Amino acid sequence: MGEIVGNADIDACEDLLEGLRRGRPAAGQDPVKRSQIIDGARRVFIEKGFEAASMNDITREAGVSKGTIYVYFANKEELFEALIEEERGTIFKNMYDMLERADDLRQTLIKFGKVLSMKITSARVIQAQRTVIGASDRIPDMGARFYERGPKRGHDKVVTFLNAAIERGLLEIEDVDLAAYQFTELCLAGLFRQCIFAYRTKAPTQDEIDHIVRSGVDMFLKAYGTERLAEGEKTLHSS
Amino acid sequence: MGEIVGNADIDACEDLLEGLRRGRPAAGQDPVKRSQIIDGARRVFIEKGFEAASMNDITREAGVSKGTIYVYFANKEELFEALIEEERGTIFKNMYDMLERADDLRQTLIKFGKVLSMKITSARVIQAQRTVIGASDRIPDMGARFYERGPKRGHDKVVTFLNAAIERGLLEIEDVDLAAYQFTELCLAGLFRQCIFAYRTKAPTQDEIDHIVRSGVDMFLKAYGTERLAEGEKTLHSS
Amino acid sequence: MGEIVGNADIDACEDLLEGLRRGRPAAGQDPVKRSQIIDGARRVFIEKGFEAASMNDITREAGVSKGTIYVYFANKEELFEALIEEERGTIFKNMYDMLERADDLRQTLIKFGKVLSMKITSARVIQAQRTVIGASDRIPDMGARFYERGPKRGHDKVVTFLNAAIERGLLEIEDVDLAAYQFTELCLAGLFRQCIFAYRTKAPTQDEIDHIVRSGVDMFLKAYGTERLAEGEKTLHSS
Amino acid sequence: MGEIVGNADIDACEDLLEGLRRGRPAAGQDPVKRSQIIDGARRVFIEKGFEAASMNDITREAGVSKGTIYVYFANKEELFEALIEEERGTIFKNMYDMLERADDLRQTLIKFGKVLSMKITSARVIQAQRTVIGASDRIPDMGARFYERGPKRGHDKVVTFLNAAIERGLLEIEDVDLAAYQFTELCLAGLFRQCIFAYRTKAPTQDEIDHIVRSGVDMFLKAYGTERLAEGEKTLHSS
DNA sequence: CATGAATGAGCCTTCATTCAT
DNA sequence: CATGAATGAAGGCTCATTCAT
Repeated sequence: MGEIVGNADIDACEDLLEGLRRGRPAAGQDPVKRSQIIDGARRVFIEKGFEAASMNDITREAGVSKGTIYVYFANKEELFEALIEEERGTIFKNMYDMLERADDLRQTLIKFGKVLSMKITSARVIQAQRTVIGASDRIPDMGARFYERGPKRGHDKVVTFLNAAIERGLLEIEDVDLAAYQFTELCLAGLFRQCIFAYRTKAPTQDEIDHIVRSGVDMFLKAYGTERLAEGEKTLHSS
Repeated sequence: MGEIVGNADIDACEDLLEGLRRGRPAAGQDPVKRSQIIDGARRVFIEKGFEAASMNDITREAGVSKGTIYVYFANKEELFEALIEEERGTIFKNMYDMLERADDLRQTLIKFGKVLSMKITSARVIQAQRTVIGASDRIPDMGARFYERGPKRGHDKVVTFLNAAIERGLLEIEDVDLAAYQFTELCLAGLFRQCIFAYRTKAPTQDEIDHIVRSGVDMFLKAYGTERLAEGEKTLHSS
Repeated sequence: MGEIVGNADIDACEDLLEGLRRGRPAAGQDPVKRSQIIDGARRVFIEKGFEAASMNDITREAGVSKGTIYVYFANKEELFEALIEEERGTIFKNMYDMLERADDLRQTLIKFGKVLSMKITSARVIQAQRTVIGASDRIPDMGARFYERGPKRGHDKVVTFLNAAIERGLLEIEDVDLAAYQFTELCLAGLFRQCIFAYRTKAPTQDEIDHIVRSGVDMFLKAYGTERLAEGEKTLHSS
Repeated sequence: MGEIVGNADIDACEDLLEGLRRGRPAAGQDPVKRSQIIDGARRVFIEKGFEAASMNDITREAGVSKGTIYVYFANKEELFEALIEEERGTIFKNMYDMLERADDLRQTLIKFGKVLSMKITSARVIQAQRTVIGASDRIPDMGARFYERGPKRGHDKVVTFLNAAIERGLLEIEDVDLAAYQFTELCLAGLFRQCIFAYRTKAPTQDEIDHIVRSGVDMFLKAYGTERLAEGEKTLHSS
């Protein structure tokens, strides 16, 4: 057959062809199309919930044919899970960055609390959470998986942060795990349930969040702050 | 078969049946039957969620015919709403009683906090809340209505309670509304989200709740308690 | 509740109601509707084969709604199997009656052979057999079941019949089972394969079958007939 | 990526590939590729039947692209027909060779009967026949064409053979056409229908076929053999 | 008035075929 | 000219709702 042609030549040739094929990715491999589908799916799933969303709706919204969706995702559930996974990634991405570099404790807590509160109560994130909760009857573990890889990881980072502050002598906490939950809840005081039940139809304003988070951090530090923290803060203020 | 039986006989027979059900209420008015339907619906909706529950399931579970259900409830959604309304009533019934008679502040807060936390995280109530949240894309305002008539009213009662305590000089709170939310959240620290996302598959234990509520009340009183409260508590303890 | 009413009365009353309910059979129990569905299914399945027949076609042909079909039959396969079962019953019903009362052996064989040959090569039966064969990739055992309860039973009856003739000293056969197959095949000589492959588009004529069966019976008796048979036949003719 | 590669390079590359396939035939004309497709199609069609076989399966099995298949065959049906045509050729090829050179009549019939019976009841051939029968509702005339060019031609050869034997004074047959069918059927006694309905799941054994064919040939010769045949056979045996 | 058999729109999914690359 | 990603009609089946009994 091709024995007269060196392998190197063939390889080179195939590379060439590969290059030329650019723009026709393998089935189920085109990341652009994948995104397109997930974007359509997001709009439909988030608006209608898992069950009420029909693959036809998604087809229409995504602008691809039904067959194509099924090349990229084995079925409705997998499409939904992929969407939720992506969503989870987006939501919690960078959320905990500021806990890495800790200067002033109170300011850090306030800044983090605001970001946390704002993200979690943003219209889109609330919708996503609602959808996950609603689908978890149908897809068991989906909610658990979401929580584990999202909120749980965040919680762990808060624990680590608090431990660092304890080490620095700024906090004195018996049950750090509980304290981390308390902190988070204080930052969300009332907001999460209001939003998730759609009692609030809009995300809270920046001012509301400011007010809530400040009050929450005050409370938290009054409860767990050491004298050294108080001194540090005085210094900080006087400076 | 039936042809040999005269009409008189049939009438007699029907009268008998009628008699057994003495005073048959107008269509869709019999509260017993209504309850029967809602009870069946509850079992099915709570177990399967709104979409997955079929009217046939409910029919079977309730022991009434499909036609009858449709006399009492215009459609699946209305039946679900009625169920949720009832459920809401049951859940929040008596929950705030102990806020009426306030003796020792700390003890009252702890007792109330425990009841609140236990109720809201109980398997059944979590399931109900999940179902409401899941269905709220389908039935707008359903979640809002649920929140408004349930958690919101409870919140208002807490506000009233706190105001009373302020009046008695036991607490000093700038933003009572916020404080009420903070209190509630501290009692639930972490639990609500864990349960609603099915990360926790079982309701928290009595001990867990004890621990969380105590810690939360401590924090709350450390933040908002007045000197008079402290004195009162000392007295209480010394006595 | 009804304790004041004797059980006898209630029973009587229910019987009455039952009588009145005549004409509204339970779901999936109305034999008329069942027949209606099977009749529609027959037309469609037989015309198009199992796969190509769509439930929509059957719906249309049977004049019932899709839902109704699924009340009577769990799925397409079960409907098909029910149809085939019925068809099998119809086909082989009474086919072997004349083997029961055996007078003149040759005449009996000829009469039976004709019936057999005519039935099996009739347009409708051929179609049914084709459909079964075509579906047996999808529904394993279906063909086997059909054969077992149809042709196989017939074969057994032929065996019994031949054994009786042997007992009467009319036949002498080493392998009766094989002889029974031989007899059947001789009666169908060429016809079955021609029909099943639709090489013949019409059923064979009466004359063709006459000719084939006579020739086959001659052959069969020449091979297996005893002297006593020959004598008996001479007598029969001379008389 | 590919932009940096000049057209000249690409052309060179393509020439290379072209060179490797020296003498590329016109579209849909390469017999090697055609065979490749049909081979893949055979495996799939025979295993799954016409409807259940998907063009994707065939694509995979044949190792060619879908587009290519559609260059060689207008659609699924035509591909199937081509396959069956080929299969038919293979099945009946050489089957009738031994009827050409006739020495001892009985031995020839036995040898031929065995080959016939074995071929027609072999798993593969039965599968093929089932597939044809199953598809013949879909593709009219397919079965007829198969029969005409396969079994029918075989039948004609048997007729010719029998006529030769008659000429040689070995047989005395009124209706040679019928006799040919009778002979064939006797060789298959019971087997064909058992196999085609999948009542038998395995091909008959060599011994079974031996037994059946011998018995069939006996019967056939007892019915149609002349005295000269009997003498000839005696001679044969005594020698 | 209760009943539950019947309805049929709509669901998710498959796959023969086309056509841009 | 081969390729295989994309298409979308059509498939089997479910279930909220209706209406004759």
